[in-house]
Amino acid sequence: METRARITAAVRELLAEGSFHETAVEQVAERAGVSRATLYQHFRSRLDLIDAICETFDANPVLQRLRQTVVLPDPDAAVHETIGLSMQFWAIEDAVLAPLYGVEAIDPAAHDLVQRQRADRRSEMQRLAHHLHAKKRLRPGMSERRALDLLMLFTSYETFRELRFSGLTDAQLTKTLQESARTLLLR
Amino acid sequence: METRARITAAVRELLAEGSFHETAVEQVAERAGVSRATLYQHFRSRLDLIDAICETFDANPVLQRLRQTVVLPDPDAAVHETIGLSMQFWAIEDAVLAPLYGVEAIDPAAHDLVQRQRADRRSEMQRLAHHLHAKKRLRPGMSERRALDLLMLFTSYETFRELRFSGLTDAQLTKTLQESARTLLLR
DNA sequence: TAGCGACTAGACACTGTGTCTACGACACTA
DNA sequence: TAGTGTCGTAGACACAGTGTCTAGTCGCTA
Repeated sequence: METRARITAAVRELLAEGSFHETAVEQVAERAGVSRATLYQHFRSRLDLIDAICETFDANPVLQRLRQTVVLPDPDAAVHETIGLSMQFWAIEDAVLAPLYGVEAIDPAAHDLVQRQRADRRSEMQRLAHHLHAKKRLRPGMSERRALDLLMLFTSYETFRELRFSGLTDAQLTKTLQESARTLLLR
Repeated sequence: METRARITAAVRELLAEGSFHETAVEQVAERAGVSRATLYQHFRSRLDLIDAICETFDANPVLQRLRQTVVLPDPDAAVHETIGLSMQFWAIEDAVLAPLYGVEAIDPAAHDLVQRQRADRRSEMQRLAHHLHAKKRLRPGMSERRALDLLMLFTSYETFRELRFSGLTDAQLTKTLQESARTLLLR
């Protein structure tokens, strides 16, 4: 395995264990089986390690599928699937995302990640809201704009976490959100 | 003004400016107009500064009102007011809460705050959900448990932030949540 | 005026970051 | 087999920040 890959793997492990932020670069290198000097040859700084992890999310296939789901001909299915896939993505990456979202305020790399993910999601939800509007499937009184706001809410990582904290399984929380979105948004 | 109060005021300022976490204890003391040694006589550590801030939230009068609102005889009004007051509280303390919630993963004091606020809120929402159930005002098919989950979602700080990010004013986002909760929860 | 409490100045040990230099191991090639 | 470049290592370094400690200052009060 490539040295660089061994290092990022170590970082992912530590993030998933929730201990990355108490861990010195020294220990990260140790876990990766390289010297600290080597680590600094591959990454400019501690923050750069986080940057590298953030870049890996875009490649997730679930995100690719989401892009196609949003414009499903059946709006009902589009909403259902969009929420389902969103929650699936959060569930898969939860262990790594939790510590990253949890340092948003002080880690520029994490902050960038959060902003970028939100912006990407927003443009997808914008497409979905517009789609629902164009097909006249929005509930009476529900504007395209409000539909967008609620879709953002129902597909956010924070919502996923909130419901998980409440003790719901991934299947349960997905169902709760799908049914709520259906009731609120669709005619 | 008391020395201790001057220090906590400085911390609040820095949190509100979003710069507390890049600021050395030295600068905090400087802003408070005291020496670093004095600061360490009042607070055991940097974390202790955050602890002190966290303790101030409980005293917020909006939270006191919330406790009474939950059991309003008119369930419709109870839901409406509960969401309104929750959003009011988040709006008032947003500047200070944002950096605290944003370091949940690495700051034990912030983590404690978040957990405690969630637990408190949960017990209030539990009372509200039970109240709605007992008065038979829950929408058909809406269990008390799911009502609780949705109330937790609709009153969370993260939800407040999500909708604010979407560009909604406090009044708009409150209205959106109140109407959504009404539609979803009440018969 | 002696004592007390609150604040200060400054030194200290310690930990962690990021940089740098010199060195070794290895493969590839002339 | 000697030469060359690449990749990793060891260890020293300057620097910044935390938390502790000691000695000392100042004003107030008995």
